[in-house]
Amino acid sequence: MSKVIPRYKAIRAHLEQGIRERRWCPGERLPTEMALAQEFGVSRMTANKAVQELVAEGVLVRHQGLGTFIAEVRAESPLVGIRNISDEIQERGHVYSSRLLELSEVAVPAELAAQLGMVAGAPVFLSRIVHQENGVPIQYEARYVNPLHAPGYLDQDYRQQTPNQYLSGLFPLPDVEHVVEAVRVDVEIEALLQLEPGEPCLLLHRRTWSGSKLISYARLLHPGSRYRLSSRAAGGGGASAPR
Amino acid sequence: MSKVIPRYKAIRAHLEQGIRERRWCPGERLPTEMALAQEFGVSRMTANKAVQELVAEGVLVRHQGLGTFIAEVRAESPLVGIRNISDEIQERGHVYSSRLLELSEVAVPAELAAQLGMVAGAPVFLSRIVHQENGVPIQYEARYVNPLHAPGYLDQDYRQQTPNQYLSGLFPLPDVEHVVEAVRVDVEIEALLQLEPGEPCLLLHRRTWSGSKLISYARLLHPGSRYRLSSRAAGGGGASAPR
DNA sequence: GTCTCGTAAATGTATATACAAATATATACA
DNA sequence: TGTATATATTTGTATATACATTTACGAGAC
Repeated sequence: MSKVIPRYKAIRAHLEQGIRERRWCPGERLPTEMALAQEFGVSRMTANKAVQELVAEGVLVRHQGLGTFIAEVRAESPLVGIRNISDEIQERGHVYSSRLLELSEVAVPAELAAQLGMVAGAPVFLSRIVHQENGVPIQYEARYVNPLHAPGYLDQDYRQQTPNQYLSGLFPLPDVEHVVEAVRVDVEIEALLQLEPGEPCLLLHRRTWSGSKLISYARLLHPGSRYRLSSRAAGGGGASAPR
Repeated sequence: MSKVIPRYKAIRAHLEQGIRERRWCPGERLPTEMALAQEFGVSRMTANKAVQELVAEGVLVRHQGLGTFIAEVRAESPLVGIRNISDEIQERGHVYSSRLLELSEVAVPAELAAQLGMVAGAPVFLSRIVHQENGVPIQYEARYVNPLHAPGYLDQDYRQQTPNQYLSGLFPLPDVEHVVEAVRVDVEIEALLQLEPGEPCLLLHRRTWSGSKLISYARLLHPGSRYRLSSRAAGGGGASAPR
């Protein structure tokens, strides 16, 4: 049962190997679709499919009329997948639980008004939750939600589903922005996350849009000693340029 | 000058909008390629192109013989682009400079042997550099390099190019693994990065492979108060920015 | 009732072709 | 010399078609 490998995959592999072996210098033009098609004895559209895959992954860039080149900067090079915390915990085979600290309508704090695209003092829904992995705090979540877009936000039971899960159901295919930083936290958070004194935290800011509507802004705090973001991706900071 | 929009883009947009409007429930089958083709009056291959784009981005999944479905978990949705620090600084229009602290051959520390895939005590190249943005320390880099794969590593001038740039030139299209965490640092690093006492740091572990060969392992430390990783999925962004 | 097999449906791969659009280069002209 | 124009090259989009592959489902044999 030798598996049949599609021919465009062979062309794709040939291109990837060629890049690794530096068969083409940065700025140099790679073979045209026609050249690849003839070399491999396939039609132009088959060669096109191989090239397009690498373009989609940010490995190559093409310019109409010019040719195909190695991408100078990978579009979405190394990536850190950030998922729903409860999914993440359950995928590790651990027990997820949570503590709901607050669920209320508050006035937008001045320092968050810009983030939320609202005027300071406007009403906004706020939920504060500690997420736990095997009973150990792993994330403190403070989420601000635009009441216009999610009017039922306060009526949910966030022991059954996380706010993120609720909002994902309301707004599929959101645009998401993440900012990651390392911070110190105050004593309240220190207690909630059961941190050692002075222990740093990984802070994720997460904003989600649906179309042009800003749905919510969340501050997600993880104990530095108990949490990491990680990822492995193909392709990285190669330096090459057309022209 | 009304721009001509390719027809497959219209189909793609139609599918995305349909997902946002929850026209199809999770688990439900989306229209087949033939159905889309007839609905839009195009050939099946044109509809295929639209669907394939969304599959490549992890929005949809397809099963031969079954149909097309909304992806339960976005394969690699939110992403944090991590690039070469000097490129990043120069793109911000700032001045990049660096301080070379060390460039030598050392024995693999026991705690890093596993990371490097080497036995403890084996010889390894080590470079330690402080990268500066407008003269202000922004990254401390400690990089361990396999001497078998990059024998000329110690002979480079790392004021002219960063170790990452040198290695990227040697090994295009690497596989890259990142781990991000928040840590406290010792007084040496505190002084090198000009940190306030007790200021947390964002620590990036970066390992790069070429094929199956592990090329290098780098620990990249950023001042928590001066550095963030950020990204926006399905939009611009995709870089790091200081405050 | 259970198993096997055929068929329908849907996606996966591949071809040959055609024309559009963008780019660089060569050419003609003032 | 400088500028406009034509041309060749290359990628972008689109079609119509063909056959392969996977899956579910139902019909028929036992």
